[in-house]
Amino acid sequence: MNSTKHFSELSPAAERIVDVAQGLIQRAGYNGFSYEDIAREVGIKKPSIHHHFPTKAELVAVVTQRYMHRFREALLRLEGRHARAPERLLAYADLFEQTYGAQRQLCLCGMLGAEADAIPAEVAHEVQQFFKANMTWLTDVIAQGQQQGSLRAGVDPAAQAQLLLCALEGAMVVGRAAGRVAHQGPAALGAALVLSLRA
Amino acid sequence: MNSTKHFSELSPAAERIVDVAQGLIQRAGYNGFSYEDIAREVGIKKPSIHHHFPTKAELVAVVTQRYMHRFREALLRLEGRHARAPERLLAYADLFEQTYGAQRQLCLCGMLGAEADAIPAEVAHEVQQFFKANMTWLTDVIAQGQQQGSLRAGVDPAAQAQLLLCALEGAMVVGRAAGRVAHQGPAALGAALVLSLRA
DNA sequence: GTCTATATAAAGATAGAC
DNA sequence: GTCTATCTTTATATAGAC
Repeated sequence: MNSTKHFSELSPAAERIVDVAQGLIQRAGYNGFSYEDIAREVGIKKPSIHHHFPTKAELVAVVTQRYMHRFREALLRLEGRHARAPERLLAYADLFEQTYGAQRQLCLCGMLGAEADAIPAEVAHEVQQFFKANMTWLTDVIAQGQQQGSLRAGVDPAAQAQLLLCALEGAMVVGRAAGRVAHQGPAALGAALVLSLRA
Repeated sequence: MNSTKHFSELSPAAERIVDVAQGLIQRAGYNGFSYEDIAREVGIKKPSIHHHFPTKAELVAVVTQRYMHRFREALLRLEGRHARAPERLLAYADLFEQTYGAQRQLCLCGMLGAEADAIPAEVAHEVQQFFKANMTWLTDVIAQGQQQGSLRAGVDPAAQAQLLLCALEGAMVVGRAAGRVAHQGPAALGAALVLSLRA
């Protein structure tokens, strides 16, 4: 059923295509870029892209799968570096800052989530998994922080997880929409929230 | 310079077109719908739409201007109904809930903000004004609430305004992306935030 | 793996009749 | 104000040579 190729088996050329496609989606959305845009940026012709990824839906599915995989890797690295919940949450917010900071890019899944009604169902499903994974991870970290006493108890971990996730995703959307207007990035916004959660 | 027609001068047919276009943008984004989609939903043909709005950029500019105008009206009504800051903020969050609740639609400007790099500059500028207006209004309400003692002092009003705005915009993006997964709507999320702001 | 050439359909837009 | 017909460009995709 799932005949799309795995991101771990990409040839160098295919990887370049996935790299460029990811950036284009984060800046313009699924319906905001074409194979021609990728071709121009990679320096090859359109049919060469179809050779690696027959359809756009397949290409974007691979982009999304790789994005989620890398995100999970980042969460693991972060857990290795920080033991306590407050630091983990700050490092989590910093992941969004890194994504946004580069070129005011959106989270890939934030962009695709906004477009959910206008993208292939297979892609929308991947996006759903991304947010589910985020909610699970955040809820667990917050719950553990409360048990260990580093975070204030008495607030629903799931509700706080959702608040943090939504605020970070929203910060990227609002930030790029607001243009030059003064704005805190996701990291600063996350830091303020984490501060209010501390014991 | 600004030759786009004003939304107050729309014929009934033009208004229908603007109505339908707004919904399509909120569900699929600027690059996710076409004149053909509008035509189908309104029950007329493509060229009739071009008669009212020669270009897509012009049409969406009018949609956005009307959206912002209605939003300002809603803020005024809300100020007339609620005197204190906490209630005003809750009513503000409820505006987002109403938008989202209908068909899990995004805020028009949230969607266009995400697509900022892939839409006409004139539209992007309107969207920027929307967020600027929101930040100004929220910051003022929060500052007044602190002065009047209904909101806890000591927190930066602008930072709290941004947090609330980002959380509400993000809640719509994440909510629709997460699909059926359990989620609080914007109103519940806003209520939790306002609670933490209370004196 | 990459190319040229080509097919097919859709999108944005215009001309001109009614 | 709405229509049919048409134009132009772009997007997605395929065929087949190198």
